[in-house]
Amino acid sequence: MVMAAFYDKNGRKKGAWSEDEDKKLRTYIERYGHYNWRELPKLAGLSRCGKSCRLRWKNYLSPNVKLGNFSKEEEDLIVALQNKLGNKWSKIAEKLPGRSDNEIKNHWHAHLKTSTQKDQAMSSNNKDRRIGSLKKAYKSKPKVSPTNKKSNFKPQQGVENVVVNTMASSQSSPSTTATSSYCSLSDFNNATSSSHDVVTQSFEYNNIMEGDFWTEPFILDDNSSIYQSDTLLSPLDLADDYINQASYQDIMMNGSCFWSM
DNA sequence: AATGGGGTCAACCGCGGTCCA
DNA sequence: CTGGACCGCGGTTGACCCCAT
Repeated sequence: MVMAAFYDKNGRKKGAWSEDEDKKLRTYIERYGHYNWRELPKLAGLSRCGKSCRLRWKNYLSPNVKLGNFSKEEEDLIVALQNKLGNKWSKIAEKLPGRSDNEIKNHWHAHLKTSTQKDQAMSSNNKDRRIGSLKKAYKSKPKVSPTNKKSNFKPQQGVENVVVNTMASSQSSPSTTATSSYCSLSDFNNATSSSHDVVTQSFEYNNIMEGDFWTEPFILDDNSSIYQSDTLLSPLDLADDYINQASYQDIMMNGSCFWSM
């Protein structure tokens, strides 16, 4: 599976690690630690470079490393975190105890990337369909009473507020929770690297859905995340959830929109 | 049985960040 | 401030595996 061991022009061994080398490295680190990777191979009696030793320890020999197949939960978490953080494998690895960044990266490219891309392609089609449905529903929607109208809309200066309904973002962002939560647009953008276009999209929809839009929460679910609902929920359907997380009145006062991930 | 092509994954490489003299 | 040493991260490579033909 891996390149055969060989010696480079400097006499340094490269390629696959032997059991004997593993044993030497493990024994040395367990006894003395790894305060200096550059010096370590010499002291441990290995013909490897420090980098190679570090990689071998970190990915395979460390007692913290969990080898074996990825569980469904781990895969789901990787997909969610990759959506949020991008290819920050070391950051993703922090959230999966026992898994190395290299292992996660390999698993992503080998197993998850293609299936995720397929999902996203389907999601895009579904989203277009749902936007069409929303516009249709909006056109046929009865007029709201004047008391509920836009007159209550007082946008905070310089801050658009977004209610994020996401489990995925709860993993790393203190400003979001496992259910709906209330955060500023900047928090939201900080929480998820892929969120920018999502937010931009939502505010494009704001323009389309002007007028009565602000009198009702606008829900758009996004299948690109593994945690989202696949159904388009009415504002009433979600009202109970909202009330638990933030004052409905407060949301309306601040001209918020709802985003279901 | 032979072969070729895609998938997998351990390991390498290069670059950027940090630390220290 | 600068430059060298070191470390860590992410992209890429390449040998082996597996399956279809």
